[in-house]
Amino acid sequence: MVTLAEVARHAGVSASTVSYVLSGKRSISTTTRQRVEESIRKLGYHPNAGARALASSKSNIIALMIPLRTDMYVPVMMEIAIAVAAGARTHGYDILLLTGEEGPDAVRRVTGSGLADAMILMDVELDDERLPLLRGTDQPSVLIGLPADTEGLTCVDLDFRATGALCVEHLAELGHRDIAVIGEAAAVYERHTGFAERTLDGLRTRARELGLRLLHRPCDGGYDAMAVTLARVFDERPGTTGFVVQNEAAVEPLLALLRQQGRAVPEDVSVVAVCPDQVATQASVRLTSVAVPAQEMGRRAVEHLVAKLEGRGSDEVVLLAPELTVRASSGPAPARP
Amino acid sequence: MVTLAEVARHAGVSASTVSYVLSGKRSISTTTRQRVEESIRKLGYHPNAGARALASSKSNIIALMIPLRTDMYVPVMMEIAIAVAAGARTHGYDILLLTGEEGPDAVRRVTGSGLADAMILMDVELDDERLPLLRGTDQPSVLIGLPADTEGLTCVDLDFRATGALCVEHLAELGHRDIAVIGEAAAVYERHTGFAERTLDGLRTRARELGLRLLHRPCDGGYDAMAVTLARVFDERPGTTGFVVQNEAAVEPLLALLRQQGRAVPEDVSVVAVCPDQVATQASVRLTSVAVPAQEMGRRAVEHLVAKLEGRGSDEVVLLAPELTVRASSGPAPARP
DNA sequence: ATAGGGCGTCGAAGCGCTTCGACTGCTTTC
DNA sequence: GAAAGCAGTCGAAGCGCTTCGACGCCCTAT
Repeated sequence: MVTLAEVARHAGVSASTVSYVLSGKRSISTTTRQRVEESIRKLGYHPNAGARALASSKSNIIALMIPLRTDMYVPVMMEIAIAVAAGARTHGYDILLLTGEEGPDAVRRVTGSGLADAMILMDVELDDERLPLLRGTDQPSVLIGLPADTEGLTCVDLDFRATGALCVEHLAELGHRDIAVIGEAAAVYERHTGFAERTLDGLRTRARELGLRLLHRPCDGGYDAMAVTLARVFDERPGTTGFVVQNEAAVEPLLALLRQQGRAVPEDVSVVAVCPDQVATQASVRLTSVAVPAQEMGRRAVEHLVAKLEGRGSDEVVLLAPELTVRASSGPAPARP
Repeated sequence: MVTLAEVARHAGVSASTVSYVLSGKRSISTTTRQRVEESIRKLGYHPNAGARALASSKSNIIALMIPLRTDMYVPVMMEIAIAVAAGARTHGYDILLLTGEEGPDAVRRVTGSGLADAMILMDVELDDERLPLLRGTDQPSVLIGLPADTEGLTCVDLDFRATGALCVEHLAELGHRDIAVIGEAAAVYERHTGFAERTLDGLRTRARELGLRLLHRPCDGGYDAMAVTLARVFDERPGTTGFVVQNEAAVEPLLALLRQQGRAVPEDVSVVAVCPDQVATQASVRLTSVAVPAQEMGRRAVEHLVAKLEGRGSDEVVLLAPELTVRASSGPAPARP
């Protein structure tokens, strides 16, 4: 293991000079710098992370807390995580992966031990028990998701309320009056995950404003669950012609079941999904959808966090504006009898 | 930030005593231990990770290198990652998330800087450029996947060759003679990802032994790609009655297209999938499948790595035996005309 | 000429922890 | 009854780096 001291000896300078070459915190003559850089390359030197962390009280690590649950659409999480990791690297940070399992203890452990300089939390609940801890520390953090009280916090999220509104508007414009919402699994609502409730709120509010009828049903995803849910929907509201789906695991089952029942999409029934673009374009019908911009969210979270770490930036709630892309699954409502 | 020295003062002992209480590396009297533990709790002490790493040359961190590509089934990766993270925690390790993007440089960086004590590599290619680096260091590592040359490496993977054989055997027993294999995206084969090629090898070898005809076609996944692929298959081998699918993104499209073409599953055509159980049970037809035991693989990888870190355990290739679960998508081949 | 000020470099003091050797009282052992 | 061993504790020496103050040098402004 090559140390800074060895590099210094090899280059014929003092250790501090090497350190300043590395950090750029003091000016170094061109000749010296080149000599040092040469030595570093020749010896294959890598600064020791622990020593660095100890001396500078900075680890250059960002902790990412990712939910462990599997009742939520995993690819989105994965995409965010990868975007976060890639983004962090461009700023010289590495990612420490924490699973939600440990809960608040993980926050304590990480902030207490100086393992990480900052954290990003995913899958934040409306009244998340990790939040008081975050407020009580001076370690920067960014949430992906939106809790009920954002005081003193920085959050990045899709504007799900606007997303809900947008879906309703689109269907309303096409003349649909009776809309069914196929939501996430019931458990998601039960633990008060913000995005699900906010979408619903946006849907309901706009539906009321536009005078539409709205029926919301959570759904576990998969064919069997979807079949049951769909039967109930048509039972209760036979005139339903518009669907909003916010549950990737229910998208394909829904399309298949509609087909099976002889309801054509989009001629008889329109479907708008809230899902990543990839899902929308790979489905059996190219879906009109509002994209969940996972990459963008990950990227933005890192940017804000780095800004905070560098002393720039402040607490802020960033809501990304939803964009609805019209594809083949939505069209004018059928003429009513 | 509470330090070890403060705890020592508070408890009226020396710093080294506190350290030994924490590590258990020397015997401590019960009364002293309790006093120290009390102080630790009262002061809310957390050992500083950097200092620890520096003094002990151990970071208690395992690096996990995860592919960045999105042309492979992501949930499996995610599931492995989460299993690894959870498993690592039970042994006192944290996970550092590296994306494949950096390639071999990441390996150099991590081993050189002492950021992590060990690594787990996912998505290993047959002739992976990271392997020489791993062999050239004394840092323990485990691969999830199987390269061409496993000399000096520890690998954990599903036995994909046996998996392929198993699928063929199942279809053969049911009387199918003409089998089509819907594989991963062409890019996966082009970069010589081991699991894809080994599955194919298993399929081909067993098919030859049993005298079956086998047609392999890579497929990008999604409806359009699947439609093209399927058309070609039936064009070339109209008598195909058995399908093996190793591409989760192609499963549902395949089922939908078969249905659309009036081919009933499993009456006219049998389908065997290689995919996580969740996909198999949530598909529109409950699929006969060989499960990809993602969790198990993650868990095993950690176990082996920890064993190595503790001086137990040695280089070894662990191939998990595949298990085929018969569900509703496979049945006797139709009587031939 | 001389004070002032950058610039470039060095030495030394930590950062908070682990770990080795040494020491003190005991208890065992023959 | 002396030698040996052990449990329990302490002090001190680092681990490899950052960073502060100091110093010498040369250039500029007075």
